[in-house]
Amino acid sequence: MPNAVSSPPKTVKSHRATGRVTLSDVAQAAGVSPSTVSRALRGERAVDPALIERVQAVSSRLGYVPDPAARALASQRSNHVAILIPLLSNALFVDLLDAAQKTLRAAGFQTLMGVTHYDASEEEQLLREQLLHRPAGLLVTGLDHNPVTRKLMDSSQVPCVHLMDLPTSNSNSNSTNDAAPYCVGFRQTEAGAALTRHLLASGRQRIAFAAAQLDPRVMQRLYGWRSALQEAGVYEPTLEFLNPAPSSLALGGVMFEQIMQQRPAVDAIFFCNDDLAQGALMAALRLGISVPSQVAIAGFNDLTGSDQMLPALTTVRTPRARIGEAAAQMLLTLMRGEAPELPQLDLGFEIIQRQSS
Amino acid sequence: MPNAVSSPPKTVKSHRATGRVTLSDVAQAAGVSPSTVSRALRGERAVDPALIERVQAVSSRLGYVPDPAARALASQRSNHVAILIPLLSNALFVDLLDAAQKTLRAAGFQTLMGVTHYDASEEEQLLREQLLHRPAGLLVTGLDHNPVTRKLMDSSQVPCVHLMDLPTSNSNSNSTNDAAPYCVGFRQTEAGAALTRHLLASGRQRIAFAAAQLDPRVMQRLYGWRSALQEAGVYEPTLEFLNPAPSSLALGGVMFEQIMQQRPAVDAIFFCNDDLAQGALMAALRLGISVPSQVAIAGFNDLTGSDQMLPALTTVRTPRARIGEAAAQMLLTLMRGEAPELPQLDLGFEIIQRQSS
DNA sequence: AAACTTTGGGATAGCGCTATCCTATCGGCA
DNA sequence: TGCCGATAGGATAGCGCTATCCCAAAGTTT
Repeated sequence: MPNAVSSPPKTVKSHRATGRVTLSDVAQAAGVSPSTVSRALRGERAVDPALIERVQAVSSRLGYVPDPAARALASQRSNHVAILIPLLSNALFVDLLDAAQKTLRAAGFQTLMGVTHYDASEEEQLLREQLLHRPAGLLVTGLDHNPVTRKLMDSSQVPCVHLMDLPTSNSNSNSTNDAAPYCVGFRQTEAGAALTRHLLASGRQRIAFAAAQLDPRVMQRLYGWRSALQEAGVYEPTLEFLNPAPSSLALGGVMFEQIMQQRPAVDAIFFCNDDLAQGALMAALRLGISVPSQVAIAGFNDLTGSDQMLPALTTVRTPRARIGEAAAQMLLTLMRGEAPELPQLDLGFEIIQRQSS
Repeated sequence: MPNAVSSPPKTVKSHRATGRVTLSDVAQAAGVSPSTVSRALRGERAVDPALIERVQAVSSRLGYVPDPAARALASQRSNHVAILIPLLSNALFVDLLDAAQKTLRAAGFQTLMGVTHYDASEEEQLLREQLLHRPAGLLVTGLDHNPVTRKLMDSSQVPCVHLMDLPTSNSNSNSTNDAAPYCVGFRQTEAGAALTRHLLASGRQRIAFAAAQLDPRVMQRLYGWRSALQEAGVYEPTLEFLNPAPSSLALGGVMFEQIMQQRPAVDAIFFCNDDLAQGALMAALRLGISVPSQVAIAGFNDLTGSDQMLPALTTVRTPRARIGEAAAQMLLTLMRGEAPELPQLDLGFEIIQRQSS
């Protein structure tokens, strides 16, 4: 029977060895081909509405659930979205992650989180690993990445949205920037300037800027502070206190004490982050330095607890949850192959004046 | 040499259409079969050491990286580990996640996070979704799950480690508990009792217990508080203040104010969580209630900032990062098919006495 | 009416691996 | 010598799906 080989028996098994209900099971039960089931279930191409309904009915009757691995292998695309954030120890990024994750999950995507620790090469490494999984989309923090990372993102063809930051509008639009990146955030520089102007408006003149964890966004706030002071003609370079160490309440206390010792005439301090500012407020209480009468204190981000401080902390409320959600939405749009309304989404910020200024 | 028909031409392509370097490419370049490459690279079965070395050399020369999707499909097992935590808004769980994630990544596993919001049915739903991905392992918070969830975990055959909690040793070991679950944590009840005893030892008699977000672990701390007070003969049921709302600094302030109003004779308050306690300390400052002379305040977990409060907060330091790491390690052991040294790992806790008591 | 496009469905070849079965070789032992 | 188990490698059938090609039928155009 040599020629019998050409017609394989194709035994009809109701279930595979693995016990999983497969697409073919559904196809067979519905009396259509696997292709049709696949198309009906994914809404691909044109399928007769009645057929779609039948397939869906059979599918849910059998309890069919598509296998993500098989799908990823066949389509070269997973249902994962990778999100790269610098730290998990900063509530800012956790809020971002939480919001993005929630939005993506609702749309059927799995979120794979990567923590870069503000390390460009770690970011590159994480990106490499993630790209192996052929993610359907990419969410990355900030616009500053090393060239290799940028090249990886570009050449991977994976839709990508940047978080928290917007390209500087006054950028020297040189030809190196191939395309404007998709991003959702707000203008850090403007926020820094706005808070500084607020302090100026309340009569402060000698306003220090205290920062830790000098990431690009912190530096932009610094530039905003500078320009606002320059506008007002009271810029004083020696009032910049920059510390590369990670941000923390304790460090805020230490920096506050140092500043007050070195520059007792300072009448306001703009901390680049609420945790530093909260630490400063506690230190002020300990040291008996009265806030705001002797020195005003302001923070950034409006983290939890800032409204509970004594005095309550003046700060900039940043829409991080909304950023996470909007970025996820934009990514979903891109992953559908559509173009978002705006490639750059500015969600703004809000000055929250409380008792510390 | 059978009929020529039965031997398909098998065109030799150096690279597939996708451009990816595959295992077969490596096999061909190394002059061995795909099976051998697969085995050599995974350390499966016995392979000649010289061959392993050659395969590895070729593999890295070609820049081969295994495709996780193909691997998952063929082996019915992904390199994902799912971790279920209640919230991302509690630093406790974020620390857990961070540590676990770091450990798992170092071992080549991807962490898939799921946020249950303390909702049993959401947990069940998340678990369902995660199991579709055939995770290699499972990390879940707590030991309390609804029956369906527990059944899903059992029947999935996926190795699972529970976080933060240990089975009560005094449990009525009835036959319903098929097997002792793997878990890494500490004795919440004992920690609650220990902190209470610490307050008693410092001369307090009327010690209130204030809690929010009444999850099982919070309730265990309550039981610990109760038993310590009963031991001392000063248990007073009306000093339990339980609020199901989510925990926050603001709520801590509100609860503190209420307690001091309703029960002015209270001389210590044990808050189930540091954020509540921190809020209470701030409220005390606002209200001019002196801590600890009028009332001692203690928290739980030793979250960031607790040492910066005024007065610094007495609390229980819980080894959450170590729990995350140890749990991940235990899971890695289980995933290798080995048995962990101990199925239950008690990492203990530490009373941190500061100025608030 | 003939030559087309469109529409809705089926057949099937992979996607890149692992698991299973098979084969060849080599000692050890009766 | 011959048998047997152990060892180390090869061959190959899937895993469950999607993408691609193909085809019949119906609608459009000249």
